[in-house]
Amino acid sequence: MTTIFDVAKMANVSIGTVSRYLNNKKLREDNHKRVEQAIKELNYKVDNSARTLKTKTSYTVGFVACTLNTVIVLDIIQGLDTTLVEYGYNLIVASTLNNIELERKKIMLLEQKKIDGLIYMVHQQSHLLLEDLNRLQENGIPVILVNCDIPEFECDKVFVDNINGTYNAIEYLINQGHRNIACMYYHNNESTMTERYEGYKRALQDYNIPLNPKYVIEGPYDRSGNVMDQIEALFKMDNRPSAIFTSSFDYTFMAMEVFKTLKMEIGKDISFIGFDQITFNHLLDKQISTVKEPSYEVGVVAAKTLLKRLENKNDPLKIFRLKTQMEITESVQTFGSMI
Amino acid sequence: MTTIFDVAKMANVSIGTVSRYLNNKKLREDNHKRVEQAIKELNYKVDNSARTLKTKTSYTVGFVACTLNTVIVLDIIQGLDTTLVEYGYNLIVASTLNNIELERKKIMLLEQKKIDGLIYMVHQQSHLLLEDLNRLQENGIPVILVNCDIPEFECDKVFVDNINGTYNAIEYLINQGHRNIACMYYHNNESTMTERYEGYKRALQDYNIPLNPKYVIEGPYDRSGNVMDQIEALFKMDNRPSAIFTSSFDYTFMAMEVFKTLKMEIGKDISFIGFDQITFNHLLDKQISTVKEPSYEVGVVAAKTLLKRLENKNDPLKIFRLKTQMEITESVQTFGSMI
DNA sequence: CTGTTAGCGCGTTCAA
DNA sequence: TTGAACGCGCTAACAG
Repeated sequence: MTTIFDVAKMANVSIGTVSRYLNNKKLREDNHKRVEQAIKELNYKVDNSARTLKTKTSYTVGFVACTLNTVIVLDIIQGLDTTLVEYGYNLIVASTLNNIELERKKIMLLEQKKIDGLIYMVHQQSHLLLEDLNRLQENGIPVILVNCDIPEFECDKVFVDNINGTYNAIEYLINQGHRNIACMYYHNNESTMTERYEGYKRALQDYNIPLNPKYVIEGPYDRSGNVMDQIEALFKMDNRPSAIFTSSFDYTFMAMEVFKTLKMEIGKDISFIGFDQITFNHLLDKQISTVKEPSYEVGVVAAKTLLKRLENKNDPLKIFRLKTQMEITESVQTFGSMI
Repeated sequence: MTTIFDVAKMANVSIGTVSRYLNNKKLREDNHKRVEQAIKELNYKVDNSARTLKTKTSYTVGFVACTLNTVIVLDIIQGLDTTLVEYGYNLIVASTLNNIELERKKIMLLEQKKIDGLIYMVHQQSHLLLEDLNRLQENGIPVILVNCDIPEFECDKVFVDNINGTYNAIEYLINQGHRNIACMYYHNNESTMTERYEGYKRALQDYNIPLNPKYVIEGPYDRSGNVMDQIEALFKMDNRPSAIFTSSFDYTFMAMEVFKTLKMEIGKDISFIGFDQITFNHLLDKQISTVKEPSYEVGVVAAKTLLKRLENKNDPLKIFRLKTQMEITESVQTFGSMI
């Protein structure tokens, strides 16, 4: 293995000079050239562990999420990775599988690795881990919260603007003449869900439409509950809704299945807007209107925010709410426009 | 920061003893207990960079892929991560975006980080990088090739058994009475594609069905070519195929679109089996029969193979071909069974 | 089984 | 600006 020492010998300078070169300090021109040459010739590469041992920074960022296998997480990772590599940082990923034990272990491993920062994205808020997150920050490792809030934890945060994304969707439905608008969401402590529901409520309120509790379907989105039955019951009612908003991909799936069972035609018997993009939308008989999340951008912004934070630990904390994009298809029927 | 020294002091032993404890060596019982206690009390954690500096192993594994945002890659990452963490290893992910420059840079970063091994998954074989991969192995960093082969590169390899997965699908179609079976694939240098095409050829051959070149649609799967037109032309022919095999997810999408345009009903006007699972299959009017890849398992096996390789560098090289699973739905019509 | 000690490769003093 | 020397936290070799 070639070290800074070999480079110094070949360039006829001291190791201090080589070190300075590596850290972009000014050298005398001839020294600069000779060091540069020697490095190239020896194919020398900095030993990160030695550098880390000395400086306590590893140029590594950790990313912790519940699971890794959704398109959203992937896009975020892609955004993180692409941005971080520009600055010479690497990304360690870790999934918790909603298992506290595992999460603890992984966070510990990341600490051992002396990560410079942590991008943290949990769905089910594991309050048990607040102390871990706090310890990290106390030890000078900034945490960036992504996608889902933990209100009692203070750090930089990068979110999707769920409230206004949903608001716009509901508003659109209202403008198309809909008044009976169903909403599906999950009343857990996920900010993602509560924010989307908040958007629904605000839009109705602003247009003086009373919220009909019967039109709100609440329950887990992982098919563990009786949500499918609820949907079916709702749409067998006499005054069933003319439109539905599903606050996540999984609900969109479920609702579509029910409509298929009930032989209800989307865009005719029921207007439909869902949160989250749908990769195969173009294959459906009726494409679903969607509120699209800027997941890749979330990754990019989170990475940049972390890098800034590392540069200046004392900047005021930041919070981003990145805008969604609405894509309307024929899944929404117009009942006579408002205008 | 608490170090091995603090622990030693508190436990009234030497740092050597603490080090031995950390490396699971035998200690005298009372010492063992005191060290254990001190570590807990001080919340001591090993400094990985110091350890790495000394031992040249970082307990970190690199994963390089073209892009990260497909379900297959995600499942693999999940399998890798879950397995590696059990042994105290972390996973650094890096995407190349099919950009050689970027790939070089990322591999260099990984080298600096002193990764213990590399899991490598490229689609477009970048032969330019053979020298990089070789250098890694020469420097004692084993590489595990995953999913896609680079024949001229010698290392442990973990693949999906594409040939027999496809063979079984074609054989099934034949057994249902089909003789005119179309196949879509891409004749690039991806082993994935060529193997699937090989499976198609072998099955036809074994059943004495001549391969009709007109039934083979060849072209890129990213919609950059005229593949859609080719499919449409093929199914407007007089003696059009009664069945089609699509050798990847993307083709399946495209074919479905064309069939929709042509108003051909899947399972009736055309029998259909595709490679790769389809997450939203249950939402389709006619679910597509699929050959499902064991992606998660690929990750698990790759991780285990790497760990074994690290234990014993001189074991003979291994190659795995993990079996696919066929899931037949109503998308295949039976023309009179063979039996 | 334990304590002592010499580095691992680098960054950063300090003196020149 | 540069070179020499020290130490980051840990492992491993050696002597006991």
